[in-house]
Amino acid sequence: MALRVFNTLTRRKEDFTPREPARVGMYVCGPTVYNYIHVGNARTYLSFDVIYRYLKYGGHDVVYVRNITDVEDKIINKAKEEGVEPAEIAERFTRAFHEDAKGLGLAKPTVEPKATEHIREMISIIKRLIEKDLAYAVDGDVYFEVTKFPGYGKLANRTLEDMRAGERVDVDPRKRHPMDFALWKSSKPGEPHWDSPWGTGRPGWHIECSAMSEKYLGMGFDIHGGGQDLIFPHHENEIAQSEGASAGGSFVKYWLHGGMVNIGEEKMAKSLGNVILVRDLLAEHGKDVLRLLALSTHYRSPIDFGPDKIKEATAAYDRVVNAVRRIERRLDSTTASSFGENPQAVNALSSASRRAREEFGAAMDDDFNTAAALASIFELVKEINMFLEGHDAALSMEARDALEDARGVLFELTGALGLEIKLPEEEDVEDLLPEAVYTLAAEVLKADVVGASKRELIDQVLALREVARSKKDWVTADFIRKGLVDMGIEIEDTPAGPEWRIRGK
RNA sequence: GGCGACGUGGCCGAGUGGCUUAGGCAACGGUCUGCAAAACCGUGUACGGCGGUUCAAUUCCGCCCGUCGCCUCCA
Repeated sequence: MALRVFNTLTRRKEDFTPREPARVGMYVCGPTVYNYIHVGNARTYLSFDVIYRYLKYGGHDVVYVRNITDVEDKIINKAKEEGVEPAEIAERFTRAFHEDAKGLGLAKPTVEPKATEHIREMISIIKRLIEKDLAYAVDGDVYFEVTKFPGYGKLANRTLEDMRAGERVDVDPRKRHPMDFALWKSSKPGEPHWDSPWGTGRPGWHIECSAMSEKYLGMGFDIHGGGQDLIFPHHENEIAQSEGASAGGSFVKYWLHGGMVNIGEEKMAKSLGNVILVRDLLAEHGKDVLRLLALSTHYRSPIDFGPDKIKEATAAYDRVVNAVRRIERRLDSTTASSFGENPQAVNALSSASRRAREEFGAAMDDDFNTAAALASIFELVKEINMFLEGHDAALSMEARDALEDARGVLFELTGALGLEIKLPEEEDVEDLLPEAVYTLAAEVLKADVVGASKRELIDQVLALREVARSKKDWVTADFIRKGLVDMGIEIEDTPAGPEWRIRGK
């Protein structure tokens, strides 16, 4: 089955046929760096991260451009508030964005261009627009004249008459039409500025994406993405600029837009004071839980964000992790045997792996239906658990193969979504473990624990608990377990000894 | 006023003209277990309302009600 995507421009699902099959060009509007990114931003970047990964999973070579807008009114305003240079704001929040992007596990784009490094390209487009009489200069400002561009409104699906410009904002009387938008703005003292044919100034908001996408992907590329709130005016204006300045043909083949995040049931907005920052979330929850949460709703649907959702996603993530742990445990602890096997169960597991991969692909091919794709993963998890449940005997070679194969598919599919399945044995859990481990260890071990590794302390504490359990000293055993559980570390007693893991991380 | 999305079982959330009608979370009963945890088994007469098309509609069409978003900066 071939990939189909919902194109905002046509308002339909279309077969995805890149202009050059060997090279898919994808541009996503990145952050304006004036603040830390919030969950809404994160959702959009996560959605396109998954789209990018899935295109690559499908064998496409993708040139992924995600820009940094580092010159803009909001940055200037923030700089004024703090009494610092705009460049300092831009640098600080570019760095913060990179930290958060890494925290979320976002794949690095192929190119991450900055607006300020492409002023020349922007000026060149503006010049072309003036030459073609699609733009006009007034007192050092340059405006795009929307009535001269016949297709204006085609993306947002509305006509100039539909839009009541000026109803909510005063219209600049120098504009020829209320909807005309700035390509270039003359700069006030203290603002970032560059020389241009129209005097010292700075670029308008939309022009940087036209300039940078053209530079790195050429005129006419495959996918342009962003949040739904960018459809108008930002993307509409990009179309006007890019198509207006070029010889003809369309700017972008597929326009993809991600849904908004609501907090509870209302819009997240600074004016409502309900903005949730990514870094605050990442301090509390693992990235994979947040990714799973985002993935459990289709990327175009709105998502209500809240604590219940995080709890659910945590439980769901743990379910996948547990399945992998059980496989590892079984594979490690049993020697192979060539008999005692239920061949039907082995076949069932093998076909479950195959089916999971097929259903995953079918779901993702249908406009990146991640919720359905997750279902295919959970169905495989269920099959794995059923298999393990019914097989206490030593594993035959066939059974081992089927289990290893199932594990491989699980990793393959979660990996295609950018989910990492982390077991406690892995290196970075040390950082994820709470400091409270020291307190508990000191109390239980009655020893100096300063400088010890938290992982080792947990093992020591659990060893002590095993001693208690062997003496049927349930009070001590349960005290230790409760102490760990209270700090988010789950304990599981298995025939092979106790195991622990951090919930949701 | 214009454009658009959506209303699915306790909650979240896919999906479909009838057939075997996702998945997750929660709940209840059971198995296992020192207890837990994990896991498995079992339990839910879901598709906002009213009309229409159809042999058959939750799924198509119309209207209504409700929720939300965009039309101004916003991912």
